[in-house]
Amino acid sequence: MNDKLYSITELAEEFDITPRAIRFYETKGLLSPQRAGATRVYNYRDRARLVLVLRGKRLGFTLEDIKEYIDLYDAERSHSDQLAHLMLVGRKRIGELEQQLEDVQTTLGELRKIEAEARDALKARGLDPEEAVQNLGRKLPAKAGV
Amino acid sequence: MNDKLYSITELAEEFDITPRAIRFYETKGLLSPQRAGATRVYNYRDRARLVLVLRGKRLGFTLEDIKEYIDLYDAERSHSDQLAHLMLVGRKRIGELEQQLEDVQTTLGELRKIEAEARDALKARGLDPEEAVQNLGRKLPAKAGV
DNA sequence: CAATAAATTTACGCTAACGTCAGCATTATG
DNA sequence: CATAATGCTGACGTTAGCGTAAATTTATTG
Repeated sequence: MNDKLYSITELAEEFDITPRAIRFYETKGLLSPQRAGATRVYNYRDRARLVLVLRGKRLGFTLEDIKEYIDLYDAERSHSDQLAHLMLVGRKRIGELEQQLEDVQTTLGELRKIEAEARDALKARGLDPEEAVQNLGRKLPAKAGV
Repeated sequence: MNDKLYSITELAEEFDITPRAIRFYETKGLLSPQRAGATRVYNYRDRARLVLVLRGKRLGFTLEDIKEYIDLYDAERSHSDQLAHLMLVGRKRIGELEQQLEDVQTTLGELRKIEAEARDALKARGLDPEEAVQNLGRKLPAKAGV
C-alpha cells in the first residue's frame, strides 16, 4: 500500500514548493529518487524524507544541518564509534531544540498577551473584535495571498 | 536602576555577536540607539530590543519578520484600526509559532529516541556510553568548538 | 601631546537557497 | 503528427545577513 509513486510536480504541489527546490535538495544530498530514464520518480520513503526536510526548514535549520539530521536515521549502527557519534550529534541537536522550545513558548506567551490586550481594548470601545478584524480587509488595499 | 548604558562592543560581547551585526540591525530599523556625537549609546530598552531580535533569529524568523513583531510592542493603541491590525498580525504569528511548537516537540521526541537507542546499543556491547562519547574526541581530528 | 585603541561610514565580498531563463529531449493528447 | 505539457541540465541572477577591508574621526592613556 506504500508503493505509490510521485512525480516531481506532484510533490511540489502537495507541499507548495517548486520543482526547482526539490531538485536543489537533491544536489545537496537530501534526496535521491530513482529515475525512469532521466525522469525523477519518488517513492514513499523519498516523500517521507522531503517531509523531514521541510520540517527542518520550518525549524530554521540549514540544509546542511538537516542533512546531518536525516543521516542520523540512516546511520549504520554497526560500529561502536558510529553509535557514539550518533549520541553526540543527537545530544547537540537536542540541546538546540530545547532552547528553541523555550523561545517558542516565551514568544507565544507574549503574543497571546498582546492579542488579548488588543481584543480587550476594542471591546472597551464597544466594538466586536472579530468584526473589526474583518473590516480591515475592506478598508486596506488587500495585503496577503489569496 | 535601569539607567545603565552600553557601548556597541559591550553588547556585542555579551551576546556573542559582532558590532557589525548590531549596526546592520540598526540599518534595518530594528534598533535606534542614541548617539553621543557619532558614537552609539545603548540603554536598557535598546538592549531589550536586541534580546528580542536574537530570540527571533533563533526561531528562524527573518529580520523583517522580527521588525514587524517588535513593532507590535510599540504599536499605537489609539486607533481601533491599529488595534484590529495588531490582533490580525498577532494571530498570524501565533499560528506560525503553534506549528513550530509542534515541529520542535516532534523532532525532540525523535532525537531522544535515536539517542536512547544508540545508548542502549552501546550498553548491549558492554560499553559505557559516556566513555564511548568521550573517546571520540581523541580518535577523531577534533571537530567542533573548544 | 604623541601613540594607540575604539568607533564610524562606505563599499565591496561572500554563502545559502533557491528563481529564472535557455536549450533540448520526452511524453501526452486532440 | 503537430503541438503542448512536462522534465532535464546547465548557468547566471537575486536576496538576506552579515564579514572584511579601507579610510577617517574620536577617545583614551602613558
